[in-house]
Formats: sequence, structure tokens, C-alpha cells
Amino acid sequence: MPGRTQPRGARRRDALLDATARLLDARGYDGVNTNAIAAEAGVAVGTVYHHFPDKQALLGALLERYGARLFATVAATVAAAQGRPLDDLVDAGVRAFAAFYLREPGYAQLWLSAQLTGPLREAGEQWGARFGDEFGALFSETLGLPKARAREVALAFVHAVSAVVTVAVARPDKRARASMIREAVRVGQGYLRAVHSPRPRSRR
Amino acid sequence: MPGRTQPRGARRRDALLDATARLLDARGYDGVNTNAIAAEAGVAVGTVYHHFPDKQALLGALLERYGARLFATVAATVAAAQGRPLDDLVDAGVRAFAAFYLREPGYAQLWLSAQLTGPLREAGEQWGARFGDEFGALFSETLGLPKARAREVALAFVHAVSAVVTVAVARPDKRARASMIREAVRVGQGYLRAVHSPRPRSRR
DNA sequence: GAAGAAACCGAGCAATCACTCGGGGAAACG
DNA sequence: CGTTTCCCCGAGTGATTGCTCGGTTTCTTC
Repeated sequence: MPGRTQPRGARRRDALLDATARLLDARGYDGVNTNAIAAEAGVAVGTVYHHFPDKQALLGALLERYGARLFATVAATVAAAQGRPLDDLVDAGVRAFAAFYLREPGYAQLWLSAQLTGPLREAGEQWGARFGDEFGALFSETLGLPKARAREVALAFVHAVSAVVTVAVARPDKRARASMIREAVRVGQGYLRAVHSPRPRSRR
Repeated sequence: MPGRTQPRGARRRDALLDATARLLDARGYDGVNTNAIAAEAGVAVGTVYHHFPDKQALLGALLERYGARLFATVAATVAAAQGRPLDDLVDAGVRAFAAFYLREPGYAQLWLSAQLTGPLREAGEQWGARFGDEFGALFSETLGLPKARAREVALAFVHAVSAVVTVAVARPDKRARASMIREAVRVGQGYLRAVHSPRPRSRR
């Protein structure tokens, strides 16, 4: 039980985030309201507002938790494949990405909502920047790119792969899903190859 | 004036879509409500519901109009560059894509919202499929891909490029925007190269 | 210009949502 | 046990939103 070492408040906060994630999965972004969150977590509405100043802060915290976990799994997977060809690293990374999306269906909803103009926009940009930094560092050493450029590449990479993976996991059919995930891998591989060698000598 | 040849109802419908697009731009997806649409268009709420069964249908119609225009401009741009190397075609196409996003800021909001689980989901998938068909036909002949595969590639292509362009146009600084658009171009080029020749012989 | 159809009006309804607040209960000290 | 501190409750509030409906205006057709 994680309840032992964690203080009481933090445990409740985590439980509220869990409940929100469950709702996000079941009812989508529009279906998530503070009353429903409280009900799902088995507490009163007042309790929600005892732990978070408002709805936006709660969703921001959830986005942060999602993001941290996503980066951790992807980074670990890539690290485990270190030394192998670049294409293999990308393959492993993108598949870890997709597996996370499949395991945590609410994440895509939040991430997408954070791209929209709205209350989550700031939190989304903050996480976008952080993704840029974290994956940027990874790309910087793997590809030998200057830091600033690596950050841009990482940002573009994450958004591009993320979009295709979102399409993939939305498909109910397993075969169709796997097929689109393969395309996501190719998007990632193709982009990094293009970054690595801007003008290939042959075009067929 | 287009008002002459167009029947009265269609003109009003278009005006309502225009008003919605303006609101989408100014206030984002959340800021769009039927009362505001009516006010922006200079009509009463009842009039909105005389032309559209509900809000969802209105947004669906706007998404369709956006999509048709986007495809038209991109296809025209690519057609004008026909015969040149693939990389140039992609460059022109993606830049046309970005220009459209910049010219019609509301589109990104709608497109993003249509990816979310919610009332627009169906309309979004429908348009995704149509993009797949239209661009798929374009890719099929340019790349010599079988129809079914071309559709998958087109879908992945549109989503990937779209995501990066969305990041780009959200940037206030012109330089930063241009830089990210370049990355979007590279994402498109790299992906199509990867599709065209799955395993390049060199990796450095 | 009469009659019918189509378009338009806008106050208001029902539902929903984020959030408040006054009070109660459990745990941690002495 | 008493007291302080933190945590929790949940009915209620005010604001917003999608949409309706009875009635008026504008167009079309003869």
C-alpha cells in the first residue's frame, strides 16, 4: 500500500486524479465535471475544492502526471534499446508511446484539449516546452544536433507522432490499429532521417 | 456580390458559418455558443435554428466547408507544381496547408475538437475519411501506391503535418513560426520518403 | 393585391456546471 | 480528556447554455 509513506492529503489528491482519468476515458473531455469527479472518487464536491483551487488546476495536475509517466516509459524503453540503429530506437519509442495511449485513453483527450485555445492552453504549452526539453536532450546526443535545434525537432516529433497515434488508438479494429501504429513509426523514422540528412541523393 | 445567384437561405447559412468562424477565431472553441453566433451574425437565435437543427449540425457544416476549402487550395497548389521532384511537391503542399491555417485560425480549433470524444467526433471521422480518400488519390498516382495503402498514408500524413502546423501557427513570433513550418515540411518529406523506400541503405 | 409560404424574431425555459459555505468529524498533540 | 488542526460534507447559488414557441415580417405567386 502506498498509503503508508504518502501523507493523507497527497493520497486523496492522487485518488481524485485517478477518478478524473477514469471519467476522461469513459465520457470524454466534455463529460468531465467537478460533481462527477467527486462522485467517481467517492467524496463530496467540497473535498475536491479543498485539494485544488479550481477545475483547471486539477486538470493541469493530471496533465502533468500523465506527461511525467509518458516521458518516463518512453525514455526507459529507448534507453533499453540504446546502441541499436536509429530506426530501431524510433520504432521502440513510438511503440511505447502508442502503448501508453492505449493504456491511458484519457491522456489523448487531455493533450488534445490542451492544444485548444482555452483554460488548459497554458498548461499544455508548458508541457509542450518540457517535452521539447526532455526529448530534446535525448535527440541532441543521439543525433548530434545543437540544443536549440534539437528542441524544435523534439517538439515537432512529439506532436506529429502523437497525432498519428491518436488516430490509431481511436480505431476499434485491432488490425487497423496496428497498421496505423506502423505508419506512426514510419512518420517518426522518416522525419528523423530527414533531419539527419536533409537532402538524400536518390529519389526512388 | 454572391447574393444574386445564391438563394436566400443559402446566403444566410453562409453568413452564420462566417460568424461562427469569426467567433472560433476570437474566443476559441469554448467561447462559441449559439446565442453569441446569432449576435455576431446580427440575427436572432431562432433564425439559427431555422437553418440548422442544432449546434452540432452547424459546426459540422462549418467543418465541412473548411475542409473542402483546405483541400481545394492544397490540391491546386500541388497541381501547379506537378512534374517537379516529390520533395518540392510536399514543400508546396505543406506550405499551402500552413497558409490556410494562418488565414483561417478557427479551423485548427474545430479540427482539434473533432478529434476529441464528443458530439463532433462523427463529423471529424467523416472528414478524416474524406481527406484520406482525396489526398489518397493524389498520393496513389504520385507515389504509385495501391489505393488502400495510399489512404492510410494520406490519413497519417494529414494528421502528422496538421499537428506540427498547429504548433507553428500558435506561435506569435514570425521567425519561430517559419522555423516550425520548415519542420512540418520535413516531417511530410521524411514520411513520404520512408513510405517510398522503406529501408534506406545508409544510416549516417 | 390577396393569399400562402418561407424566413425571422426574441423572451424565456429547463438543464447543467463550477464553485461556496456553514458546520461537523477525525487525527495529533498536550 | 481537551484542544488545536486538518479534513470533509453536500445542499444550495448564480451564471451560462442549448433550444423552443407563439407570433410578426418579408417574399413569392397568382
